[in-house]
Amino acid sequence: MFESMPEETDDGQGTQERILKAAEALFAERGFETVSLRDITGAADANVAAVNYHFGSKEKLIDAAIARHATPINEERLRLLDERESCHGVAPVPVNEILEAFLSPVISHFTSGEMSERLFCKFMGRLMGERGHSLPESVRPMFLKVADRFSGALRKAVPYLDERGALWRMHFSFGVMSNTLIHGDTLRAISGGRAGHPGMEDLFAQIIEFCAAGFQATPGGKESGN
Amino acid sequence: MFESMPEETDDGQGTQERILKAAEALFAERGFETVSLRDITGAADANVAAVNYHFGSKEKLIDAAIARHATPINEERLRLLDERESCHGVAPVPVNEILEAFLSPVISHFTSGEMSERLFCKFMGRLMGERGHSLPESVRPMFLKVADRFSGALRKAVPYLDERGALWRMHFSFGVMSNTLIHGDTLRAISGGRAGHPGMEDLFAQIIEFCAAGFQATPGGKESGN
DNA sequence: CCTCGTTTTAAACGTATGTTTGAAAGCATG
DNA sequence: CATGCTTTCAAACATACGTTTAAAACGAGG
Repeated sequence: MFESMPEETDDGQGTQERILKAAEALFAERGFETVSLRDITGAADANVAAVNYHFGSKEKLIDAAIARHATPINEERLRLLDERESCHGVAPVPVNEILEAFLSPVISHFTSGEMSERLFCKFMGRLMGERGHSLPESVRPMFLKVADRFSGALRKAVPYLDERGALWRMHFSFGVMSNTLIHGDTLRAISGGRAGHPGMEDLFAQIIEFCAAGFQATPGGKESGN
Repeated sequence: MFESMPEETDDGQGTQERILKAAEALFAERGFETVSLRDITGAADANVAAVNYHFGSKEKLIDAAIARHATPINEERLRLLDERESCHGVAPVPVNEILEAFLSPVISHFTSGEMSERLFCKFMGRLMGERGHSLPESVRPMFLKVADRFSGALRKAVPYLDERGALWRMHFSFGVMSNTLIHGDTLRAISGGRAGHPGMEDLFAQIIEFCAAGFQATPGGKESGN
């Protein structure tokens, strides 16, 4: 009567889950387009046809992998922003707290996953780098909502900025985040150790420091320093 | 006696040049890996085999397209930085001038090209986004030299930063630049006009404003604003 | 006109891609 | 055991890729 409970085969989990995890790791490492189904099923000890059986197509596999992580992270982003806003009442939420509400769910949702921290961050970085119509339909509305809510909060936090300025600076901040998530380990490597090996929490703090200062720069005016 | 002067056929230029330009435009639009030789030769009205005849392989075509633009731009970056440094004597060059020396050659070298401004910026953005070992051998030493010279200048400009902090903030700045060059038109589109349609010079000024402020943020301290 | 080096071309090479197929294997239920 | 459904699997599908080949077209010099 119970329809299909195939879980727990020889491995610790069903084929569908194994494929999803292998795909996520490979997507994180090499990007969504460059990974082939045979790479994925090879790493997942599954048959090539299993992808189309369980997911329908490669595109839907990508969608599933994205939605699985993007949805809870975006939900927590909205939750954290709500929390900060209700905490400050009518006063605007400080920029660094807004940025932290956006970035920190990437860390807090890593521990509950199975990917390595490095891969999970790369995965989220690639996601953050994709914009507009390249995102799957299933997560686009939520991304737009997140963008709207955060841009509103940032406008309140920096009222001397016009809407265009705020949108662009938000875009700049997303660039810092996605680029560092994806290529952060490359800098560690090519700097020959001179960049140190900061953990993700350290790195996130530095990103927030940098973006918060950039966001609050006086428009049109020269900087204060020298 | 003169060996080979095939230029000026039915079109305005030789096959080799036509292929190079078509490739550059397609690389800018869709990235280096996603474009096929048949896409390129189709757009260039040339035969598929022409690429391997004139360039040897697809990889060498990519190298040629990159080197053709990266080399003069990196040379002008170094020239501009030299100029600013000799202008300020022993005093450090201000951060915004350093960033401008890095970014402005992308604009000044566009006018002499044949691509549209939008495509040229995307092309350079993709180049700036590639790091480490994914750059062709022919331009890697020059990129490393540019990175070294600019990181040195930035360290002098912000002496209260340690080397790691400076490297990471430089990395952040590159992220802003490459990401905006590649995805700037996407923001214009998905914002429904609310982001305005700033020209590249406007945009570059905003990028420099943002990054200069981020670079000079007080490490570890809270921001002054609000 | 013929020759020789350069360039272009159509066709084929081998390999890889995403997807489909049809049969075999599993597995709970009757 | 037999049934019916889900899941796996090897094999083939059609298409696309980068590259190679060998012949044709071209163009200047003798």
